[in-house]
Amino acid sequence: MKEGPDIALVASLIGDPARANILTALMSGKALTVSELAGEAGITLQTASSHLKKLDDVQLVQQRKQGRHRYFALAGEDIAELLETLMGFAARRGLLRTRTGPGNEDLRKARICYDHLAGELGVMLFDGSKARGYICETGDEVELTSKGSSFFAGLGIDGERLSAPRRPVCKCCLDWSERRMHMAGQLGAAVLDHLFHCRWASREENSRVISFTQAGERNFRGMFG
Amino acid sequence: MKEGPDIALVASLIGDPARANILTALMSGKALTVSELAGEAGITLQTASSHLKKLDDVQLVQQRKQGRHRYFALAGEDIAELLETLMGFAARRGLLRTRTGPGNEDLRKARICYDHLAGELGVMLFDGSKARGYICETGDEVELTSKGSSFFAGLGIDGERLSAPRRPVCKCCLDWSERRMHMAGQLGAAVLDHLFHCRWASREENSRVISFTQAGERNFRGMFG
DNA sequence: TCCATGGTTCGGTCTGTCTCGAAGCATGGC
DNA sequence: GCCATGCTTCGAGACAGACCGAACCATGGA
Repeated sequence: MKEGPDIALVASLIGDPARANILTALMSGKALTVSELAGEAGITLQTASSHLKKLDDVQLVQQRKQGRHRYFALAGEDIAELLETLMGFAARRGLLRTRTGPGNEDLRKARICYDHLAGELGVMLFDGSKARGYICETGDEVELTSKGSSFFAGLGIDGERLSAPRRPVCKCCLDWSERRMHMAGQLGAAVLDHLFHCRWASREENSRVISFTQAGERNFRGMFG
Repeated sequence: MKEGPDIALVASLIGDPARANILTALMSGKALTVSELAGEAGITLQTASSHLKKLDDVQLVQQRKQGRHRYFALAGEDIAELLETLMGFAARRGLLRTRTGPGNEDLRKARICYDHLAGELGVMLFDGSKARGYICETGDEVELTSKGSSFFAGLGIDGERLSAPRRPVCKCCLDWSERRMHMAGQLGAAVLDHLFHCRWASREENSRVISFTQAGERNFRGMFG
């Protein structure tokens, strides 16, 4: 009857509270088992299983079987992007599920977005890298400069990992709390790994919050702020 | 229970087929009456009215009363952006509501996106303007250069309209068919108006398709292609 | 004043689907 | 071979909400 893509199908899949919780949990980037996701969403195993089947049918998630467990993760970056867009939209309208509490402040400051850093510090990483000439925007794409290449190599992030597969080195991703671009892509993921590796930051259990150590935040701000 | 914005509410509103049809119809940028929207969605007046009430409650649409009629339009650019993101996501997964037909080809070539041009020719407008130095990307923003200012003034697009209100002169908007940036914002809207005014292009009735005249397309391609 | 038109509100039906208990498979450890 | 664990499938129940008919309100024209 009508032309164009079927947005109702996708939106209705995200529109169920239980499934939205599952997807939000997967925004952490970690692959989780059915039981873990059931716990996150506050539903039983059977219900979670049926939800995941539906999400898998439309390729919102992907699964990997390992022994008795079945691990689920988001299907790709584009679904993470879509979810962030939705979160930004809802946040701008004040549609929060909890009264703005301390947890929310932490989320705004630094959180994981699929596999890279988002929030205030994620935006700072992007802006700082651009201001220092580590990356540059050419057309729609964002590319690593040779200056940036050697800088990040100095941090122990090998250029090989960044160049080989043709996932863009650095994608932009709209941030729901800052409403600004932040650094995604291979480089974004590599930088976050680096932060964990140096113990400048670590993940909060069962949350998307990334908490920096005092020294870690000072160093990070010195580097990009 | 969980932190963060409530995406399930927004997604479930978009997730109903009737409401998705209504929102898609409003992507044309035109303000439509309740009866017209009911026709678009294939539902009765009463049902459409109740849907529109729900959409209004969460500020997905805005309304304007005029005489006996009540006109509805999308609440703003951000919802149009969200819908385009959803369409891109669905299209990439092959979730089309109709078999790919001629109508779909036309949509890919040139269509209206809220109030500006999208599709192949929309991307061309953006790329061409940048290549010719009419606009430049500074940081996240895209700005009109002085060269561009005089060029568009030469087309009869007054700079005043572009500078006065602080809606960004030129925003980027991700295109679902091209998966590229195209020109939105004040400038995008002004250019589309100009195309209509010069009769280089016109709108298909009851569709988002924008059809160019032969001469219009030739001129347009010469100008930006 | 009366009528036609556009829209809202109310009440009731009905379908869809979310949910969980129970049973059934698969895997891995003992 | 047996049992525990993780997950899927099946079936039934319960709730939500989409839908429309009928009645009601508002506006504008005759």
